[in-house]
Amino acid sequence: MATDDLMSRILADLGDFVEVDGTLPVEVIHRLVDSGESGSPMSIAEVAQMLGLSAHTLRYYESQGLVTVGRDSAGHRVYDTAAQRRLVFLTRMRLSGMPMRDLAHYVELVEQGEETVPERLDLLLEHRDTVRRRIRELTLSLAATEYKIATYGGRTGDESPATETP
Amino acid sequence: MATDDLMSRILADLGDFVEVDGTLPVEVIHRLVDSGESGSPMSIAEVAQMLGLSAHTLRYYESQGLVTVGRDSAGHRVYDTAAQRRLVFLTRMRLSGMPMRDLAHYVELVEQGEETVPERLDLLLEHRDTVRRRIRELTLSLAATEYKIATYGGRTGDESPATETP
DNA sequence: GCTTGCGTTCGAGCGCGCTCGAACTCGTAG
DNA sequence: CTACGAGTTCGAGCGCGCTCGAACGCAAGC
Repeated sequence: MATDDLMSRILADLGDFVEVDGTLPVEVIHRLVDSGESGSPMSIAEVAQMLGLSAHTLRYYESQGLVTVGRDSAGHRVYDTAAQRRLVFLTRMRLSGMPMRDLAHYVELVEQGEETVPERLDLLLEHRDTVRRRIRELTLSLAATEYKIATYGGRTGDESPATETP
Repeated sequence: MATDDLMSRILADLGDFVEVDGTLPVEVIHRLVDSGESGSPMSIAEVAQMLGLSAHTLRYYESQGLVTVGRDSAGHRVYDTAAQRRLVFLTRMRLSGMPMRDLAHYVELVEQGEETVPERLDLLLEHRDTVRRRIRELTLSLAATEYKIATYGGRTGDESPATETP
């Protein structure tokens, strides 16, 4: 997935500020949420480069209604600041595992205006819980993997449990 | 995915022992690693029930060479303890995101005998790192999501950044 | 004897998120 | 004028991990 690259880059950018399992300084959170770059209109290639995804994918996102993009006189896409910011947001949500269809729904709500704010908040809260759950799952799986590494073996469960007790 | 159910059940089973972000007591790790149940041969329905996946999926795993299963006189699958243990292992690895093709490789190594132990260990170590990375990613995304919830708005980046500073 | 229920094999289909290729159009540089 | 590179649209294809359905088999209970 191209999005893996993005997170790698974000992690690389932010890595210096983030303790391995520590809490996040406010500055880091700002850099996670705010786009950081942007400023002037960009071509599809520039946006692709910035986000670490392919032009193909950007066109796909547009076709799915996730973002609206203008054209210049030659019919080429022009990503203005709003489009850029939205794509940064979308990309981050994708990274944390939010399905495209939920994002499409969210975007739809945004386009419907301010009265959908509560429903949008609900979506975010639900997503937050999903991410938290997933982190818990992975933490448990990690513990199991580390335990298996420690007591090795490499048994898939075929052999006898062997003499363990770490 | 059916595997989501499994983790739900594991979490439900273990939830009482696990602090939300705390460390894991040894007992919990044992329960994560050891199958807990098993004992006597099982039918496909029983195994499916135990693991929280469908009989279809179990047949699929077998067809992919992830596990070897015997038959009774009627041609029905009989999952012995070894098969059960292996499936528990496989299911857990799948849960933490290890691709089937890596598991297939791992299983192949197991079948090749003890001299592949170092390579198996490498696979596990690599997987551990992948899981750790993923947890880091999700933690950052979670922070971003929580920040967005806190400063709400629900902007996708379209509107002006608004007066924030939490 | 026939139905019911759980099992079998095989191959096709699906949902997701891209990914790619073909055929075409611009605008600029040589 | 022509060649090139970056862009366009459209539709097909892919990799993953299932998921489903059709057609069949066997064994127990009424």
